[in-house]
Amino acid sequence: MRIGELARRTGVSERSLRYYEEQGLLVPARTPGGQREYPEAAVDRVIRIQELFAAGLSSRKVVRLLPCLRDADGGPSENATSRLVAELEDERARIDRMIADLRTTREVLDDVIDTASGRGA
Amino acid sequence: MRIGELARRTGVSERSLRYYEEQGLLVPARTPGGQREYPEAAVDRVIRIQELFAAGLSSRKVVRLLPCLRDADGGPSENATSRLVAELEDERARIDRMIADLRTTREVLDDVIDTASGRGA
DNA sequence: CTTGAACCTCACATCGATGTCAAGTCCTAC
DNA sequence: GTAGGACTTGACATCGATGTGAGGTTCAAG
Repeated sequence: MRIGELARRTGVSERSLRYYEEQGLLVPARTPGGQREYPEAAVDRVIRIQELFAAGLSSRKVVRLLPCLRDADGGPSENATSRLVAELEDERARIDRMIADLRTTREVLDDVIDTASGRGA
Repeated sequence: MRIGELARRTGVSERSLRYYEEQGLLVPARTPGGQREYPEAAVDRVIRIQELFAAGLSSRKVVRLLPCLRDADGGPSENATSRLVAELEDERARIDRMIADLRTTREVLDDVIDTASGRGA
């Protein structure tokens, strides 16, 4: 599929998809005319990339991480280097802290919302 | 306390504390000489602000939210306007999505780490 | 006093993903 | 072939919290 359809199906802008290519995250084939041609599996990959971004990973980390994932299309997965594993363990710890933090904030918001919605403090 | 101590005790840079003041998030008193003088409660407030930032709230939202919180020092809490409540409900939904997303990413990282750490796929 | 650390203001830089605009090319349907 | 939508590259802008550096002031201790 071409970039417009991929953008529509993933909800990610064309701009961002071109950025992914620039960063080596998702490099599509090209038609003879030079237009990007994405395989079906690109949809899942884009969504995964967005998740990783949302989790605070940088594109540089993601580009090293991606080859280690077994995709839905059963691509062969490399083993992460010990260096990468160490970094991912850091990221995991960071994510755990972030989740705890988000839970706290969620409760704070709940309180404020409840208080304001009649059933006061 | 002065800004240096507050920075040390919260792990937040002096630069950021000055920014908080600029944004109206935490406005300290001033000594006759013009230096910032923070009350003890500022420590908790700074930590709360950081949590809210980490949860993706903008300083503009936080500045409207803060007066609605009952602080540890028992400050009187205003009721959120219905407009703010609606926005906070959006934020809460966003946070829920983010938590779900982080859980997914956490699992992905776990897989990669496990796979690379001997006990292969 | 004086010294040096801590503080002040102001301004500009940074980062990373994304928005946006311009000028040109490709592709599909007629 | 031709019109117009979809695509291309390239460059510059944005956002928000934070870093950084200059040049000057305040404070605490000797």
